[in-house]
Amino acid sequence: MNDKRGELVQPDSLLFNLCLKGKFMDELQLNQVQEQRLQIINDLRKEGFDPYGSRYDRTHSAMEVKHFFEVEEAKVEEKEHFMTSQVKIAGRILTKRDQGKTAFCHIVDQTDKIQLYIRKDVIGEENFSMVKRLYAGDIVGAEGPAFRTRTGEISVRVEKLTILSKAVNPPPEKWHGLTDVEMRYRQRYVDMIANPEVRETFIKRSQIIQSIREFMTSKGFLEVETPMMHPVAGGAAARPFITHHNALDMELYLRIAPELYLKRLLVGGFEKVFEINRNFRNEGISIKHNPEFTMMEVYQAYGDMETVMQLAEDVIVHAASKLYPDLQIPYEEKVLSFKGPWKRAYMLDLVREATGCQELSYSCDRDLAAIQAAKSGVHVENNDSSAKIIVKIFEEKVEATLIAPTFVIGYPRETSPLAKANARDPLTVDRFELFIYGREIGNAFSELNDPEDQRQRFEDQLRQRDAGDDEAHQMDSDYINALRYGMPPAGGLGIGIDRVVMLLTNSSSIRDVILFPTLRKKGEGGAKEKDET
RNA sequence: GGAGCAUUAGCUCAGCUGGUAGAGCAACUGACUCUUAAUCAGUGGGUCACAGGUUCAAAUCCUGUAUGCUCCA
Repeated sequence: MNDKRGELVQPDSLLFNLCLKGKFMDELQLNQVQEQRLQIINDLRKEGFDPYGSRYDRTHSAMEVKHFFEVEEAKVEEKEHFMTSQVKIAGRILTKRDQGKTAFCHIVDQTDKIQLYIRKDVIGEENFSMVKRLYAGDIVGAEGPAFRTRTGEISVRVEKLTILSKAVNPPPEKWHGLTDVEMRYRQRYVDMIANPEVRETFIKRSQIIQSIREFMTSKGFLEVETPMMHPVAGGAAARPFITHHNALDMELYLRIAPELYLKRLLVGGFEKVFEINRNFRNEGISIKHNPEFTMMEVYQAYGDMETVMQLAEDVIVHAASKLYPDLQIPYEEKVLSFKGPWKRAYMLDLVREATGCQELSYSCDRDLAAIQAAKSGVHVENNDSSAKIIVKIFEEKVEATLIAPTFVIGYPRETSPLAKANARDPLTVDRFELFIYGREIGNAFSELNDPEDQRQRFEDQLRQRDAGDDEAHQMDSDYINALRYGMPPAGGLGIGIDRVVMLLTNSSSIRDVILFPTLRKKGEGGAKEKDET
């Protein structure tokens, strides 16, 4: 739509008037400032200036100009009126200070901001008249030597100025920036212009993912990509999004986890694989949930839960140390220490401690568990087993208290249908979840590789599905078939990348680490009826 | 799914117990050849989220809707 904008908004064009009656006009209706700016754009065009320039080959970034100047300045004796050779830079105008026959403005590029000093006697009358009609938000290219102003600021003395893009929309207010959260998420591009720290966060996000990827690769893991569209949504307890393939006329599910495909690769002979990509879960939105989120899953053949527990700690510490070498991570009002070795705790011990009831176990009397749940104010369903009740008490009463990095182990078999049973205690599985700041960051287990056991687990899940649990796993018969060819024993691990990024960027909402978080469609409102009259 | 809070100029926000809609920044006009939140003088800019209701009178009170935020399930 952008390329049409120029046409649509001509204030007196036929198209504009037609669109006035159209239903999109609400959003494209111009305010006074926008109309004035369009007028200026038209005027400049008539005067021979191109308001939307093309390719501009810069010699330096803003940061490089400052470096360049300092290096060159150091070489000369007489620093008073020193100027470098020509530099060519480009960026968005941040602020502008007109002052009669001169003007100062700051432009910003991805690296830094830098001041331009523009004189009428240098660029000529016509160009200076154009400069007077530049404003914050416009993108320009500037050419000239770098120098120091009287106040010592490294600036560019502009000899040639090129308009690269005239803004129609004014940028947000310069002191307070953009604070309207809705607009920040919906129009992230404005948020990024107004709030530089937003760009910082996403640069860090990229660096974190980069360092995780490097770490995994350096340990001999192969990065792979498995399907996002699954005929059977498996690998996690969650409700999927459903889509439809027209040519094949079949339902497909956006994946809730890559797990079952990655383990098929172990069957096929890859021994260390990982995937970093999006999963989709059809669930509510909160400060720590976005319907699409990024997860890393890792599988290591011939390993087990212990193997990937060490890996989980190592990879997160590795990523954290790039930003916080001392591993002291400031988050909200606390400072989290990521120094290892991280704590381990049995789920049952934690729940016993929280309830004060030592008799609780996964095989204890259901009534006992239900009473403890009621005492803790935890709601349970009639058909919940004691194991499931204990998990619920854990989730509601214990999770939030696990602030320092903690591996929780000893999960009941019933809620972990893809994990291998513990050799000594067959009621539990070899699984851990990693909690930091009360949030689940990772989930891992010794992978179940017995096809018959797996088939029975799926059948158990189907029974839970029939009983109304729409998050229970579906049967994936091809996966069983794969296991029947023999899958090596393996450790598998999933890490919630968005949540790690939240911790390492001190972001309190997952929406602050996802560029375009999922939001509701904006309503049409009731303005339409008025148009008809 | 439930509850609370929010929605006023392009942006950030005032607007008390109902009585003609306000400020700062941004914009426009003018002055100014080292400013940096430039300054000085002047000007324009509003469907008070939307739809109903109460009232002589609603940004303000009531109901519903939309969107967002927070908390809970």
